[in-house]
Amino acid sequence: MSHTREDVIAAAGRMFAAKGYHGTSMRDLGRELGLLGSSLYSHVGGKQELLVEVVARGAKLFQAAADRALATEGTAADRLRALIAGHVDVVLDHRDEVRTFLNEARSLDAEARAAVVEARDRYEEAFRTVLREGIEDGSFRPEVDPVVDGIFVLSILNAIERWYDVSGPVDRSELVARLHRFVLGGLAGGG
Amino acid sequence: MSHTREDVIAAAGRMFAAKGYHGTSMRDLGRELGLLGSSLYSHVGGKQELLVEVVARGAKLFQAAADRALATEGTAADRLRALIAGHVDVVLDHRDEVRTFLNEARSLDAEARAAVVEARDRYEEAFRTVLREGIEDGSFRPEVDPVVDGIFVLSILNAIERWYDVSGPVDRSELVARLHRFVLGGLAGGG
DNA sequence: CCTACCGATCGGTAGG
DNA sequence: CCTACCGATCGGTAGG
Repeated sequence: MSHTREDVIAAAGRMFAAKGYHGTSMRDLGRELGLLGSSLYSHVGGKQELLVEVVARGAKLFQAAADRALATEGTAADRLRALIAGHVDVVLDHRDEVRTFLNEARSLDAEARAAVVEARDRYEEAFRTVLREGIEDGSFRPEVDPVVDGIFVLSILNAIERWYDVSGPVDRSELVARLHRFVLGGLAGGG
Repeated sequence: MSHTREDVIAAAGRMFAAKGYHGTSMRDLGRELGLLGSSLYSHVGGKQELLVEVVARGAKLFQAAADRALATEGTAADRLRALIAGHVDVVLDHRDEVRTFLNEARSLDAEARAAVVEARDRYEEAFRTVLREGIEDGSFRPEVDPVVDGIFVLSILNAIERWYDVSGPVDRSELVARLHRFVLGGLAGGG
């Protein structure tokens, strides 16, 4: 049974997501694949390279989802719903990369961490854009702050990986519906 | 300059919050206090004990805040506001313990981790209680789910430590006001 | 992909 | 609180 670089990166995603970067050793990673830690170095340059690769995949998935959502026709609320649904899809379909992207960026060296900060900012900007549109056309409250309220929305979305249980009582469409209703109320509601 | 057990725990809180449990060595911790790693063992039993202590303090602070908030007279919305304001106070006034409580529980051994899970559940229960009250008296939408929407509220609150800048443009009272408006809209709003 | 290993660092202890 | 250590484990390399 021969392994590829892809196998190693996938295993790294699984283990970094489950036990964290510092909590995962190259020997752990090797064991997961049925070989020795030292054997991994014929497939990858090192542990840090694995983290960079997994995190980059998470970042790319979110950015692609945001680009698609922003291209949605209709109102600001429609695009907001598309952003929410896209985020949920990324989280549920690529949980390991998402967890690593969200929780292990701290372990990246300076350069790679800067790239993550930039990726997050671009992603947040998609939400701020939609919030501004909604404030302008009157569908959201005028006191909404695109920065602060944008963070509120993303806080809810980014937390999903921490609690959502795929085999629990809330299915994907109900999750999206509840998210959308709560967020829309938060932005438009007559609190 | 002689150190106390309290000094060591405080330093551990600072370093666990900044670099994580696995990212902090006993030698790092000693250096922070101007002594050797091995010297810490005359003040504390070990590294894990330090984590347990810091996390327990975080848990206690949140629980005390919730108890106070639930004792607030008035409507469910009033108690919700008290919960939010109490949470913000805990996060801003005890950031190290909060960060460690929220982010490093994974590094606790099984027994201590179970205690954290229980503490979190009790804290979440305070929010669920207020949500149920608000649904019953009609101030919140009938479709609100105390569990799921409670998680949404706590997701926003728990994320504050990650982005809020004490010397930034949003002061404490504005933060609480924006949180309350967003959350109340999410629960009551005519989305 | 394994064998055999490297220097560095880890949490922790004995003894003062 | 330091000196002087311990065994274990870490990421990584040389050579096959």
